[in-house]
Amino acid sequence: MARYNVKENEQKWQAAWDDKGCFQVREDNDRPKYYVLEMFPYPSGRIHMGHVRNYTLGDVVARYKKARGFNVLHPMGWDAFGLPAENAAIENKVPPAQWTRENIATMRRQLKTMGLSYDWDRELATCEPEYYRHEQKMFLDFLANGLVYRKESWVNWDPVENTVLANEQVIDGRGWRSGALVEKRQLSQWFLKITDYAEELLKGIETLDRWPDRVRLMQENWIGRSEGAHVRFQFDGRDGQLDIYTTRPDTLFGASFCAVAANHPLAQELARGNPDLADFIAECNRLGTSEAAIETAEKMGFDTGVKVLHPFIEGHTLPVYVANFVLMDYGTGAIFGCPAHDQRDLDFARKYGLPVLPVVAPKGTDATAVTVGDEAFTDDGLLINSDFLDGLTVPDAKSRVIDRLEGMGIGTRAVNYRLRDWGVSRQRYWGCPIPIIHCGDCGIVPVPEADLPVELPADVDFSGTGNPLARHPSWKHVACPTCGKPAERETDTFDTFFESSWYFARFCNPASNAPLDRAAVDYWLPVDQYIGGIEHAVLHLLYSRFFTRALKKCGYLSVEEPFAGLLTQGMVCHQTFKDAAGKWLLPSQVVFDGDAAKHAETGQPVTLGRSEKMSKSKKNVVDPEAIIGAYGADTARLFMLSDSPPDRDLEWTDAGVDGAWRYLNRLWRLVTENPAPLAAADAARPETMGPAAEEVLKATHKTIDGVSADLEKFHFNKAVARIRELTNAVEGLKDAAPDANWVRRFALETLSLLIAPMTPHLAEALWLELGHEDTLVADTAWPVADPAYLVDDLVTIAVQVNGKLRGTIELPKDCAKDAAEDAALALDKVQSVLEGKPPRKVIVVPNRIVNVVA
RNA sequence: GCGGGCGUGGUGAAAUUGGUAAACACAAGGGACUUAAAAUCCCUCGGCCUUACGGCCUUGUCGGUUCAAGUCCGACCGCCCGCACCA
Repeated sequence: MARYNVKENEQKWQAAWDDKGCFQVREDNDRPKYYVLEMFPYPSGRIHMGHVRNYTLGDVVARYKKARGFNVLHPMGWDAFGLPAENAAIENKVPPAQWTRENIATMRRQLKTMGLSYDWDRELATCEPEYYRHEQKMFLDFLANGLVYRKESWVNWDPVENTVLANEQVIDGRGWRSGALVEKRQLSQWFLKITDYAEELLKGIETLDRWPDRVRLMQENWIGRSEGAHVRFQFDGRDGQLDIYTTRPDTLFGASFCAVAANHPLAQELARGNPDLADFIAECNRLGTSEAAIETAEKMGFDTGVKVLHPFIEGHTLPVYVANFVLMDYGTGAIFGCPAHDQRDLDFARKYGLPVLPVVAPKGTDATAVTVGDEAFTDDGLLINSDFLDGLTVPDAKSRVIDRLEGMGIGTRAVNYRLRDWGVSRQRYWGCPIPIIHCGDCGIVPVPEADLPVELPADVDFSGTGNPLARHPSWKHVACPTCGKPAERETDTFDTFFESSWYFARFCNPASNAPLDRAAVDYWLPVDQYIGGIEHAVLHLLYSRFFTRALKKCGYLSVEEPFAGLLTQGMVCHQTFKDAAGKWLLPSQVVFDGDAAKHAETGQPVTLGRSEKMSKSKKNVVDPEAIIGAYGADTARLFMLSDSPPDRDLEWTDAGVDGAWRYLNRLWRLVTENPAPLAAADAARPETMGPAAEEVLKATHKTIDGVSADLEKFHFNKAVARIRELTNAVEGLKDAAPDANWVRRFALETLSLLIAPMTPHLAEALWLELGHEDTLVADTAWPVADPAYLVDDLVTIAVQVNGKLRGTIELPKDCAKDAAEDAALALDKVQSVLEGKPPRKVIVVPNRIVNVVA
């Protein structure tokens, strides 16, 4: 008997789905809609295993929901703008557009071999003017609706390349290509007012009940709502005040210094007359713009000599420092430090010899005995050393002190958010041009709608330094739309998060002339299930949530939340290998000889490293195309689903792939060369059923029920395990009697349908072998379990003595507690452990356990 | 540094959410079939003790709550992800 011919079958069934247009959809009000979306890929060159995992997960959901009768929208496209295309242009002299389009062609071809149920008619690429012209329009609408403004902000500047660097291009404070020390520079840039929606975005999280808790928590923390106060400290010996934000106004009596960010106006001003301070600020600015770099740097400060007056303590002054851990973007860029009750302040105070006065004592401790060691006390307690606040709890003291500050006119209650406005300007070529013209007379002028899209020029030169778009000889020169005088285009482009913040809405009708087809988005949105990597837990998802609200404000759509359900998948990992010289090796370059590994060609010994996320830099990658070529898409898909739950990391192993491959062949043989016969396709169910057949029949219904529940909850690995269990059960049913023959056919047909979302090609092949010549599994409804077969008459109950298992008893389901207790106590084992003494207590959990307490 | 997560046999994992730890697989070992190999099929498979019956131990570490803890609470250790210009 022929083995299952993977290549032939996969091509055949892909063509069959294509011919019948199985996955092309349109709005249909007679069926419930279901929009499943996987995060679209950046076209980096070739698909990697992370894509295979992501798109397999989405496809299982899409095919399952389709079988359940939903009208399923399942589209795919390309997140096509981004830095790698520019790097390729610099390194390989390929124009970004060409590089990107070639990559898309390759990756589309690769994706198509996976047998994914996409409606390819809806494919889009964000780098096409056909796409980005709409986002230029949206930006102008945001501008008109007060959601856009311009402000100065800091960037990483490479003085050799004359270019702005992304954080990932800054390595140890130097430019990745030039090696030059990176500087911070201020540029005037466009911002979207995401902070206007801080409260709404925070509240909205509560409605996202089908998002993972951890992602909701991360978003909540990212928005970072805090309640506190603005306090104005009067300068001592100079005019003006220092405005600070604090969440701990209750600790004001313990204040021992104030600190401002290096780029705070006060610091800038003082630095003009103080070269040492200017040096210190320059030093701070070398840290780069990333928060991680700033926060992990050693805490340092510079005493400016300026002092402020304590608001409550007559004649008491506090020194003002410039400190590298104060962030200009948070609050007012200035703080007061209370070392006893904030760890960073304490470290700072110890370093610079500042006083440390405890003002909160843990409840129940003697106020006079409180001392501060190396650890700041940050819990609730009672106020001490604090005049009119003494004896109050922390929350009461906060309230009281703010009342007092407000009464004195030097402070206000304030809610602050950690969330900052979204800077969308990028000094790059390969992005969507920002549709703005700068006119010497008229200032900032939006590009008139009739002139959209502002298209990127194709003839750009990447050989020089700086932004190629800005250097282009003619592109930026235009007449001002208002006055007609010579003016210049904005040469910045949008952050690529801009494109990915609305693509899900465009998929509803990607051919629409309008940015969004209102009827289509009203029908399809929100996305019912979004699937992608956890690395997008905050930024992409938060920007999309904001963008959706902004689009609503501008009248484009009616939903607020774009993604009703979210599934975040783990990474695909693989063992790492290094050769004798310490260079990384591809898994395909390594052969195993027992436990020892050696180089496939040179025979040199290979060092085995631990398993890590597949990455090009460590070469621990397996090419999906090679796997699909050798084993087929179904094997790769099944392996992706089998052993690990989707949100956990997945370890790619050859052995695991073999296992999936062997299972598919086993199932194929079970249908095509089972020595026991099958009933005819139209045979009626036999009246009487023997116990063996009955058993498998029950198992089949239980499997339908279990797999359905697992798929609903995305427990794909458990669904696979259940399917394998049923396969084992069918294999064990070897009689050639009418009842067994009938059950065998029923079980095999059920298996074909249940496995179809995971291995769709094999499922079609099995279905055909089982005699269904006129129907496709892709168009067949999901099987329904008969509830009559789901319950067992007998249950096995564990019997414990003092929590230790001593035996089991079989009892009728839902039997009386007394009966269970009696049966448990009747066990010899229980009696021998009890040694004839009566039990002190017996706990009976119906249908589950009896615990005898001796 | 801050925020989030994860940790169960040799390996990936399961455990109806507080109720029989290790389902389903992978690897390994043994056997059958075969001239041989591959493929396939069968058996064993957490640890220690025991000829056996069986007993004791076991979910990163330590402690706690409970009749009962992988699951809840506290402390600690290790690893991973994000930190606003990678996508």
